[in-house]
This record gives sequence, structure tokens and C-alpha cells, in this order.
Amino acid sequence: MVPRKTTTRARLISTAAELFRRQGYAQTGVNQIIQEANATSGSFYHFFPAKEDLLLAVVDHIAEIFDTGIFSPAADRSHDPIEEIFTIFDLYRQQLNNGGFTFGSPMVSLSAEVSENHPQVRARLAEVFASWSGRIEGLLRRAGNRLPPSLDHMGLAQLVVCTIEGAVLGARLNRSLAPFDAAIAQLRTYFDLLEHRMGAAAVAPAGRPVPATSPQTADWRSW
Amino acid sequence: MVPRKTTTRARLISTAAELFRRQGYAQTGVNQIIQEANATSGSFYHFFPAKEDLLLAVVDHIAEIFDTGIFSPAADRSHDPIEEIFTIFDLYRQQLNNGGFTFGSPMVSLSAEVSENHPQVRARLAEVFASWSGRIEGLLRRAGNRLPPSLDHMGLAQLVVCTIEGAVLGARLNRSLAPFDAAIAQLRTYFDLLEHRMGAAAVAPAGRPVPATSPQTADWRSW
DNA sequence: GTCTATACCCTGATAGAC
DNA sequence: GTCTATCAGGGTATAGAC
Repeated sequence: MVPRKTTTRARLISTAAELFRRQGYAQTGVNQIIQEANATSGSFYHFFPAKEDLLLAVVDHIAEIFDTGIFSPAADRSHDPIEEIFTIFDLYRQQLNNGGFTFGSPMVSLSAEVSENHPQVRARLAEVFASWSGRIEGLLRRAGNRLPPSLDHMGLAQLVVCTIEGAVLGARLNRSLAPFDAAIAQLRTYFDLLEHRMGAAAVAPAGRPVPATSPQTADWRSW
Repeated sequence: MVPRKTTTRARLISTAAELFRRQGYAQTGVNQIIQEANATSGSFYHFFPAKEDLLLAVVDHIAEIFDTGIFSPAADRSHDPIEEIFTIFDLYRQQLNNGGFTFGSPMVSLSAEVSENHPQVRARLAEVFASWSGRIEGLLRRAGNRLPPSLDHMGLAQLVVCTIEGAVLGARLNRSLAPFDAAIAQLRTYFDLLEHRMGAAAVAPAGRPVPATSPQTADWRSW
């Protein structure tokens, strides 16, 4: 259910985004979207000629949410580029936990489902992922000589994005953020090693604690 | 199309596995499965009371394919535990490239789609992923003192599985194995660092080449 | 175990008044 | 822009002969 004082078009999009995340695109009927968005069939097809057009609008909507809800705040609150990367992880985690994503990224769900069936949507999703990877890569370059000069910045950025998305998949499958937290902890260790801090403590799971905003990491071994 | 000299049940399962991977579960109709498996509606519902029962059989079928096509061969051909892990990656890559998966793991697709809608299937998929993670963890422990004693074996195993699955997602989205290759190369670097081989060369993208069976890594920068 | 025929429902999409 | 009513088609699943 979506607050009333918005435009019908906006309500349709945000409602659909939520339903697509939870149920998938194919399993979400137009009728359900219309009902939960407090709209009607006439309104729907006035704004979107077909269901697939709504899907494209939803992808853009999601990309915007990631920008305003994760990337921009992370850039605001941290001046150190590497710390900014892990702030992104932390804000992502918050979205998964308390925020609207409740254990599942809308991008991951859509990517897996529509890759083969909707070429246009696939291309748009690939663009969004590339932009995320590009952001991370830029941060890695800004870290300058803190990272090895021979580092493959683009490759590491791709690893980061792939790992996070895979971790979201694992978290959803296990109904637990434990896989996500484990992945973040390992990425931290990797970054520490790259920064040549090779003390034995850095390799232990709690070598560097998860940022303070992410308290729950106790049960991650149960995965 | 599936070869004839098999049982109808087996043909239905393998055909469905392929269609689910390509189109997704919801978007694959029972009629299509029946048609492409050279079966009939009567046969289908004789073996499977409902479509969801077929889905469970498909999950088991896929898990078996991974065992016989990836994990077992990797164990046979390599005696070094860490090398065995990367052999697993390489065999996975071959399946994505030449093998039946053609740019998309059936497990990844199903995981993303059915997590929320089919609790029983979700639980079964989680088991399969846990078994993969357990295999990797066992290999890491067998590596003994080559890895830091304080290493969190389970966490690293989870990272590996999450990263591979995320990389498969990226590869599918980009219609290219480049994201997959980039992820593997970074994992290799991470493992090298953990083994205390911190030469500058180890950080470069081609620091340690991908195994000989995976020639195509030239275009990975284009992602 | 396999076949044909079919029931029944829900889907995306349309028509036309307001 | 919004509404109601409705369509045509494909969805899963069943019945009953062979």
C-alpha cells in the first residue's frame, strides 16, 4: 500500500517495484498492481501501453533509489574513498534489513528473471550495473597510492559489485543477512591485505569490525 | 529437444531444467515443457501432481549435474586443495561457455525467482548452496598452513560461493564472460595475498593466468 | 503409462462513457 | 485522466478411453 498524496503514475511504479521484488515480474499480475496502487485498469493503460513499459519505468525508479538512498549519502558522510566503499555496503545492508528491500535487491531479482526474455530491459539493467561498477572504480582510483600501483581497478570494482549481488542472492535464499555480512568481512580483509596491512589480526573474521551501524553479525556462522 | 531413448520422466525433467534456466519458472508453461519433451499432458500429471513438484525434481537434477560435471572432475584432476578450488571455477566457466548452461546458472535463476514464492524449493536450494560452500570450506581447511592460521574458513568459502553466483548474474546480464573472468582473477589475487605471496606482480590482472583451459580473457576490460 | 479432449480460471489488454 | 465492463487467449489441471 502506497501513500495517497502522490500521482497515480508514481504510485503504480513504486507499487510495481515492490511487488516485482517480492514476487517477480512474471508472477505479478497487472490486476494486483492496479489494486494495491489504488488505481484502475484504465489509468494503468493510459500511462503504460503494455506491462513491459512499466517494467522499464521500474528499473529507472530503482536506479534512482540506489543513487539517492545509498550512493549519495555515502559520498556525503565519508571523505576517505575506501571508507566510502564500505559505507556503501553498510547502507545497502540497512536497506536490506530495515529499509524497503527486506532481504532482496530489486535489481538482482529482475536481472535474473528478465535477462533472456526482455532484451531492452536487459540492456538497461546492464547500464545500471556498469554505472555502479564505474563508481566503485572511481573511488579505488581516488585511493591513490594506498593501493598497489599495479592494481587492476576495474577488475576489483567488478569483483565488488558481483560479490555484493551474489551475497544478496545468498541472503535471500537463506533468509538471513549472514552471507552478506560474511562477504563484507572478507572484502574488508582483502582490502586490508591490498593496503599492505598484513598483521595476523587482519585475517580473522572480526579483525576489523563491521561499521557501528551494523550490529547484528553474531549468527553469521550458522549459514 | 532431448534424445529419445530415455524415460519420459527424465526427459520432462531435463527439458524443464533447460527451459527454466532460459525463460524462468513462471514464464515456462507446462504445455511448452510437454511439447519439447515429446510427452503429453497425461504423462506429465502422471509423474508430477503439480508443476511445483516438477520444480523440486529439477533442483535435484541440477545439483546432480554440478556434482558429476564440476565437483567430482575437479577432485579427480587435482591433488592440491587450492588448485582444486580454481579448477572448480574453470569447469564452471566451461559449463557457462560451451556446456549446457550457456551464460547462466540454473541455480542462480531459480534462486532469484522462487525464493519468496515457493518456501519448500527455497529450503532445498539453500541446502544445495550450503553443500557447495561446505565443499569449498573443506578444501580451504585441507590447505592447512599454506593459509593464515587465523583465517575464517567458512567466511571465505561463503565469499567464494557468493562471488561466483554474482559473477554468473553479471555475465548473463552483460552477455559476456568478462565479469566472471574478472571475478576469478581477483579471487586469485586474494588467495595469493593470503598465501603471503605479496609480489607486485600478483596484484596485476594477469599476475597469475587463468588455467589453460580458459583461453578467452582478452575482452574482459570492455565490461 | 500414455493418449485426447476439455474444464475452468486468471492473464494482459481494450472500449467507450464520464 | 479515470472509471466499469468485457474480451480473447493461455494458464494449470482433470477425465476417461486405451
